[in-house]
This record gives sequence, structure tokens and C-alpha cells, in this order.
Amino acid sequence: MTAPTIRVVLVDDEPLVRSGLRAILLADPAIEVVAEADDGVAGVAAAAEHTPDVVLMDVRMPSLDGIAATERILQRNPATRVLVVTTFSADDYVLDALRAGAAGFLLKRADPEQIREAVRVVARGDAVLFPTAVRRLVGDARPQRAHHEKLLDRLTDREREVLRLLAAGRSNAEIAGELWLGVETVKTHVANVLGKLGARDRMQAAIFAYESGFSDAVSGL
Amino acid sequence: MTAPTIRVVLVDDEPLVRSGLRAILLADPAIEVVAEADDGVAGVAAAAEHTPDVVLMDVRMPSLDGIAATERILQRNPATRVLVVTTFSADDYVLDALRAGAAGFLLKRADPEQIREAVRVVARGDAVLFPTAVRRLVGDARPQRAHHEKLLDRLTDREREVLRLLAAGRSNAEIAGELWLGVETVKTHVANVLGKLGARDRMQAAIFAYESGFSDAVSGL
DNA sequence: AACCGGCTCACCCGGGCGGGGGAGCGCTCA
DNA sequence: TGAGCGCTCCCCCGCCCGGGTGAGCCGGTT
Repeated sequence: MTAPTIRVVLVDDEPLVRSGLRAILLADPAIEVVAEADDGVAGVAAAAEHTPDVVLMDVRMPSLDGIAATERILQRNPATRVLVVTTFSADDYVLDALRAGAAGFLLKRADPEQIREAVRVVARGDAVLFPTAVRRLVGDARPQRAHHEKLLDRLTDREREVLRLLAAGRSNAEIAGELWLGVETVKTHVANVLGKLGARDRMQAAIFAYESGFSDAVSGL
Repeated sequence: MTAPTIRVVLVDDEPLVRSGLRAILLADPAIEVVAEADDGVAGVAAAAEHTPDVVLMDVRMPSLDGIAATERILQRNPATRVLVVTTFSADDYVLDALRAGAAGFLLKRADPEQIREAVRVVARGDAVLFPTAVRRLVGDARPQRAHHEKLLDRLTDREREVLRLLAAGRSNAEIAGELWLGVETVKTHVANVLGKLGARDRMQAAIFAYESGFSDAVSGL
């Protein structure tokens, strides 16, 4: 059976971002970019003209922001799936975009394959995508971020597991219970984590986990 | 790097559904079904024994429903991703499942490829899946946030200031230094904050601050 | 065989943290 | 003029946390 191609419209005010997205999506033969727009108004028009399966929509744009544009597109054609593209964490935008009917969120720094997969998921399935990264707050510190990830890489699997629970507010005794370990073992792992991350105490390790995106606030959403 | 196989545990009281899911997942070499269970109790046991990456969990089952089983599984191993399988989508327990920590929802009538894709997506751990039918209910995530804000409102200005520094990883002595206070005063404020937020220790208060959006921005980490 | 790294657990010790009190001060409002 | 509240500071106490050090087990490397 021949899979129908996923028809996509790109809406972003930056040509660089558009061409980047186009190149990434081009790598998947199942995806076809049928139109592009550089602001919200043009995006609504393009969606009306081409009736795409998926719209990749930037949040902040001149003339008409992504939220309002999403609303208008879905008002005209509710079958359209709008993927909101954010540079940083959307935070307050998230709920607004959801209410406007967004099918998911994408970070611009996501891996190409992640982006393609997100498009496929919302196009084919009856699903809404939430990268947990959306809930995280990230400053413009890219190098610092790379540094964070490098430090995280130095952790062993066990240490990462311990860090995950530590950042969830668990005490050493609780971590021991949940991982079926002795408290002393947990203490060793915690000490190693603190040493490798350069954290003074478990609190700073938890903050590190949050800021580097290692820990996400899944509980709320 | 080669992706390790995704280890899956199936929990459903109907053998027909289990064998159907197993057959579908079998088509993906990256997915391996390591165990099956026919009710919640057996599901929790199976999850504890095999520590799978993903658990496909039916909602309504004898002896222990999917929600409670999900809770117990995540309590023991938070790293597990639980995909709740529903016959219909707009049920009330969807929100409960979310609060229990479910990583996503799956409709039994979904396409095989959709099911495999959902497993892959949640296994990677960076996304939460929602059927669009329950998107409306996600708006109800607001009460949770509203609840957070109500608790934050009960804090005095001084307490909020202390919470901000506390969530930045500062010790009581450091907070005292930055606010020109005595350590004992800071301890009092911290104790009040813990009491008002219902937090067990400063770590959980910090997590509260992060998840409620109170601790956005700043923090020179 | 010798070595190394990861995982496990053990003991000692100092310090910060959290809970329990109490107390004085200034402000606002009834 | 009290009552209440917020802010400030104090003491005692128990516990958990973090640092230091050591040790045994196992699997892979040299």
C-alpha cells in the first residue's frame, strides 16, 4: 500500500528556520512541504489555500502570533494538525496553545529525527505531543547547556537513576527502598553524583537536573 | 549508537487483547515483550521483576485497576513509562491516570503502526502522548496549577522571598546573609513555607516552586 | 595474572536541617 | 484598647545528610 504523503505548511518569520525545517522534513519521503509563510496572516491564508495535514507554527511572529493563527486555522479546518514550534520553553504559551487546539509542541533545537517523528505522529495518529522540554526553562546559554550534558554523560546509569529520584525530592532512604538498595549504597551514588556534577549538596544537584532538562516536571502535566 | 531494545510488559485481563498487542509489537525488532499479566496485581509484580521500559496497561481490570497499578509501579520505579490502554477515550479516569503518572494513552482501535510508534515515543522518555479526545480535559490541568497558585498566595512577601532563594539552592545561612537576617529568622520563614505548602522538606518546596512556575528565570546556575 | 571501573555495603563524624517551643516588636483593624 | 498578624530572634533536640575511608564482588581490558 502506498502511504499518502503528509502535506506540511511552514509558518515562521525567520527564513533560516524555514529552510532548516524544510531540509529536515525533506529527508522523509513521506513528508511534503507544500507552502511556507513568514507571518501569522500569511500562514492562515496558506493553510486555507493548501489544506495541509500539518502546520508547523512559530509562536512569536509579527502581525499575528502563532496562538491566534492556530485558532483561525482550526476554526476554518479543524482537521488540520498544528505543531507549535518554540525556541525556548513556552511555559505560559502552552496552555493557551492547547486551548487554541495545538496538536503538539516542538523545540527548535530538537533532533531532526525527532522533528520528523513528531510530524508523522500528529499527522497519522489521533495524538497530541508534549516534549517534556517544553516545561523546562532554558536560558540562552547554549554552551552552558552543552557543558551540562557533558557532565551528565559522565554519570553511570545507576548514578543517573539516583539523580532522577534525588531530583524528585526523594530521601536517601526512599531511593534505597525504590531501587532495592542499601542506604549506604545510595549515599555512595549520591556522593559520586555530587562530585561529578560539582554540586555542593543534593539540592544543587536537583537544580542542575532541572535546568539541564534531565529532570522534567511530568507530575503537573 | 545503536538503540537498545525496548522492553515491554503487557497488562490486560483479556487474552485476546494481549495476544493482539504482542503480535503488533512483534513486528518491530526494536521492541521486546518480556512479560504479560492478566490483572493489576500481577502487573505490578511483573513490572517489579522485569523493570521494563514501557508498560501497556489496561484501565479496567479485576483485583486492581490500571490507575492504582500505575501508581504502584511508578512508586517503585519512576523510570518506567506506563501507556494506558483505553477502549474509549473520554473517560473520567483519564485525569486520574495522568496524575498517577501515566506517560500516555492508547486507543485499542488504533492502527498497529500507531501503537508501535507510541511505544517508541514514550520509551525514549521525552514525550507524553494524548489522544485528542481528552485534550479538552487537559484544560483541567489548570485546577492543579490554580491550586499551586492558591498555596503561593498564602505566603507572605518575606516567605516568598525566602522560597525563591531556597529554590535556588541557597542554605539557610546564605539566605540569612543575602537578606540581612539571622539564621533563626530564616529557619522560621522556611518552616512557615514548608507548613503552608505542605512540603516535607526544603527540597520538595523547591520542586513545588519549579513546577508551579514560581521559580522561573534567574538562578545564576 | 594483574588491573581497572562500576556496583554494592560498611563505619565514623561533623554540620545543617527540621520540629518543638517561646518572645518581643510594629502595624492594622475592630 | 485589645486582638491579630507579620517579622524578627532565641533555645533545645533528633535526624538526615554529606565527607572521608575502606572493602568485597564482578566483568572487561591489558
